[in-house]
Amino acid sequence: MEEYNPKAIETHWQHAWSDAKVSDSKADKSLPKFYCLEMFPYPSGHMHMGHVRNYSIGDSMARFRRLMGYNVLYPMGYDSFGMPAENAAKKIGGHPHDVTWSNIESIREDLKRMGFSYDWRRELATSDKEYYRWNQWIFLKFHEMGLVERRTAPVNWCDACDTVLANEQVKNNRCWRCSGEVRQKDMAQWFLKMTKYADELLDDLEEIGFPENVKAMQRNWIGRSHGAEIHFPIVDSDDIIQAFTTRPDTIFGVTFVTLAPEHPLCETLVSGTEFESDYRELADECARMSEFDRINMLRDKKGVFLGRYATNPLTGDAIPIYAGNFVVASYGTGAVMAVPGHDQRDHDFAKKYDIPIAQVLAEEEGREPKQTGRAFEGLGWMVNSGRDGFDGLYGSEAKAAVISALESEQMGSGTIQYRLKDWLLSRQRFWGTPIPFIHCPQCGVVPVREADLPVALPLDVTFSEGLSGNPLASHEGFVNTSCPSCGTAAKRETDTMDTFYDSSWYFLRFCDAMNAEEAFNKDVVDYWMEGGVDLYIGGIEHAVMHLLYARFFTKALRDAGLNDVSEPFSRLVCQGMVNAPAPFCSDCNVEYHVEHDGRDCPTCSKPLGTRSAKMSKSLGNTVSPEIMIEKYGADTVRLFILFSANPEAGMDWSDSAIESNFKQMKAIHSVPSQIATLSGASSPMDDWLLARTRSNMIRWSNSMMDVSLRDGVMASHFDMLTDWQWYLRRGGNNREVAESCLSVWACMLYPATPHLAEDWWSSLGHDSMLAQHVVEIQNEMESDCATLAKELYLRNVIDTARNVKQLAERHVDGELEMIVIQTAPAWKHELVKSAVRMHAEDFDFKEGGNKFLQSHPVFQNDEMRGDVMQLWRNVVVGQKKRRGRVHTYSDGQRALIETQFDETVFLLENSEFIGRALDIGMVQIHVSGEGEDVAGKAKTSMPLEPGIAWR
RNA sequence: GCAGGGGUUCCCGAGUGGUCAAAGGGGGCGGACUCAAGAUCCGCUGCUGAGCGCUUCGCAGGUUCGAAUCCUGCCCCCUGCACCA
Repeated sequence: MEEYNPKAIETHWQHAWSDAKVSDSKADKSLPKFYCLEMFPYPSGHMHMGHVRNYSIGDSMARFRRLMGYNVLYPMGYDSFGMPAENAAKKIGGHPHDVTWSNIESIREDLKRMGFSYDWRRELATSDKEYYRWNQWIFLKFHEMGLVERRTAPVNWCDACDTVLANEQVKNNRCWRCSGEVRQKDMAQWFLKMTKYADELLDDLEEIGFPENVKAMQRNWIGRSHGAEIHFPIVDSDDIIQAFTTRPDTIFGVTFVTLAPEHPLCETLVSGTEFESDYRELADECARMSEFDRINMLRDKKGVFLGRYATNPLTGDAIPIYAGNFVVASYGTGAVMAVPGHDQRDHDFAKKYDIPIAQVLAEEEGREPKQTGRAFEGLGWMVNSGRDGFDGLYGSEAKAAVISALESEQMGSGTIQYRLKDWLLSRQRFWGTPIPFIHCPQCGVVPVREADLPVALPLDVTFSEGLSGNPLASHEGFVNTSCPSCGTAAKRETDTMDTFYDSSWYFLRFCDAMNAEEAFNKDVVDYWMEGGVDLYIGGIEHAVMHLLYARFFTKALRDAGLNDVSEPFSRLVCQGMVNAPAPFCSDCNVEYHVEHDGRDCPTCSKPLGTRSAKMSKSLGNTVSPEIMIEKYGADTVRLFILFSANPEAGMDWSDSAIESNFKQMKAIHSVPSQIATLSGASSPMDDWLLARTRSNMIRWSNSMMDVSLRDGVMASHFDMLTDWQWYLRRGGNNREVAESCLSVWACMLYPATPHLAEDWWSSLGHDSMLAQHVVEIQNEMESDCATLAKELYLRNVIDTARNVKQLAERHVDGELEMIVIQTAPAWKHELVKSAVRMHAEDFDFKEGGNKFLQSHPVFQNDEMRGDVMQLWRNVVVGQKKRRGRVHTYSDGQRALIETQFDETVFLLENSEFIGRALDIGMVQIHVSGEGEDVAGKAKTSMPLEPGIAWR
């Protein structure tokens, strides 16, 4: 047999596919389309295992859909703007452009070696002028639509990255990229008004196929809450405090108001008073708040009285005004109406500063509130409202009543608050898309003319270690220009765009990537994007940022008239982590670098165990895809990845598991050579093999349709092999049948391990390539059910016999010599057949079962009556845990019973095989009662369950 | 605290009311082949032992003729958000 040589097979077919342009596709309205997309990589050098997993999933799905006759769009590109290239350029003293391109070339090579079937004509890089010119063009469109705004605002500044960050890029007050501390800074910045789409972004989540956790994260991020804005006029002043609350039903329990220390009214109220110094202390403390302080602050809620009072708009009561360190300036209005009776945080605060606590909601209807010493935060029935028409109202009714009272008195209104902020997209960095605007001393900030696009990044910049800031700002050739409207000397904007901007529409560009005239043609996009990208695969880390931005872009571009699509991704699959073992101390609950393998815990000195942990440089537990491909070939790596876990699940790398998948591949590879030895004689096994193939294929295609790739490869790469081996073992010997089975099987092997499948296909003598083949899913034949059931019957008999064998050995003196199989007698078959038929007609066995039985001829024989009763019971009622057989027979078993399958004949035909399988010299088969009854097994025989004994 | 997802046999993992002592894989054990190793193939892998029965799917209850599966409460793990009013 020829040795499995993956490298030779793989390179050969990769060239063949490329020559035949099998992955090129174009919009064609007469064909059903499938747009398969993976989150494109940041070209950081080499492909890592996470990429391999991501793209192995995508390529299998793309190939599967092509095989099913879909017009598949499957593109690849590079998200190539961004800081790492800039930092690398600084280190080696070059230009980010050069760094980026050499990285892209390396990644492209890796992708090709894996055999991913991209339409390479569509390859794009976002740092390419031909791409980012459209970023700028779209930006001008957005500007026309009023979605762009430049304004001075407090922004998140990362010193380490030397730039501002979007809200989405700040986590726990730290930078998402470098984990450096983020501080607030007032700066003029560019914003995209994403908040205009807040409602649509939230509501449309219901419609799309995102995983629940991703939807939850987006909902959370958008953070829509319904409530009211309530005016609290300040006593002896014209100023009014606007407070946002989600609980207007607690308005009568407001006993103080708390402002964020940054709230402008604080300053007004305290300045020049005795309260000023305490306030300043608090405000200063909050201003220099570091993350460390924030954590402490969670336990330490502080506030200061500002010396003034406000009026509760519905009661007229004067209530004190405080500034509190726990009030967030940027959420709502930065002012909170405090209800210590019904908010635990306010409750704690009131106790600390000795402020009255009023209870205005009762837990139970018609009762007084309970005295629990805690705030009751649930919905309740209004009490103690001090105004007519409120007491007794509950929940949303109570809220509505308060809101309408406020509105009629013009003291507030129902409002909706969002947590979502506008997208701050300007960055003070070089390696990004220049924002196409010009600062003119005469005309102000003016957009670059469309005809003047692109505003290109200069290549004559040299980066060096010491360089800080944005070199664009000091690049005379770039900065100096003239105003597009008045022509006077003017300066270019030197901020560039957040790189998330680039990836917010790349999926649209892919549809029409070679278009030099426009960003994309609307018709082409509407074809490929109808219903959205059909399958989008990528990491969960983009659940909020990228996926939200892309959704926003799609909607905004739709409103610009550029497409008819509202949601970019119809089905999102977030592939799980790739894990590998890492040293781990269970006592300290800490993972260590692999160099600690086999040593003791550096902290507690106990021996380290291992645990599966995300592959990372910091733990050193990464596995290089290149080495694995070199060792096992791309197909084995792909099979291993798909087989070890379903796409969404976490996956553990295991050397022994990939080794065993390699064995599996070798075994599969050897199959075609086995058919050469077949003689061509037919046997009953031929029908069985074809029936199994059909049934596996149906299961396989259903799984693949559902992106359950693990189940898919289980059918194609494991069960099919098992069945093939069983066919041979059972004496299958028909070459023609085998070839027909193998042709179908090759199709099933193709999506996950395309090279091997293609090789196999050609060795079967097909002229065309599998890559251009469309397969038809064969329907099951009516007879399949019984064909499969017969073989299953044989396996059951053998399994049972084997089971009993061990026991028999203890009961029989000396060696076992023979097996005696006693099939059920005719009357049992007959009775069971009747029962099955009656069950199919919904016969009520409880009601009429006994009557039927008593009128049956076999029942008239007194000696048999006991056996008859027992069989009947087993068949229609069951005992204890086991239900009656009529309820539990499989379709196949039912078919065998109804067609009066002759077990005795079938077993006799296969007696030689039974003997071999059970390793016994003699096999005796007879109908119960027609031969010697060994071990009293004749009685126990049932249809499809013969009595089995040894002697 | 809020939200989302989980807890199945030595391990990974399938399983959404009865054909479930529970697929598949890994690991382990045994057998065949072999001078031997490897590869390959076959079998075993909860207790019991002529198919019964018994115990088992995080813990405790409940519904049901029947529960890994449905309901209630609790415990634990992961992920995300979080002084959000």
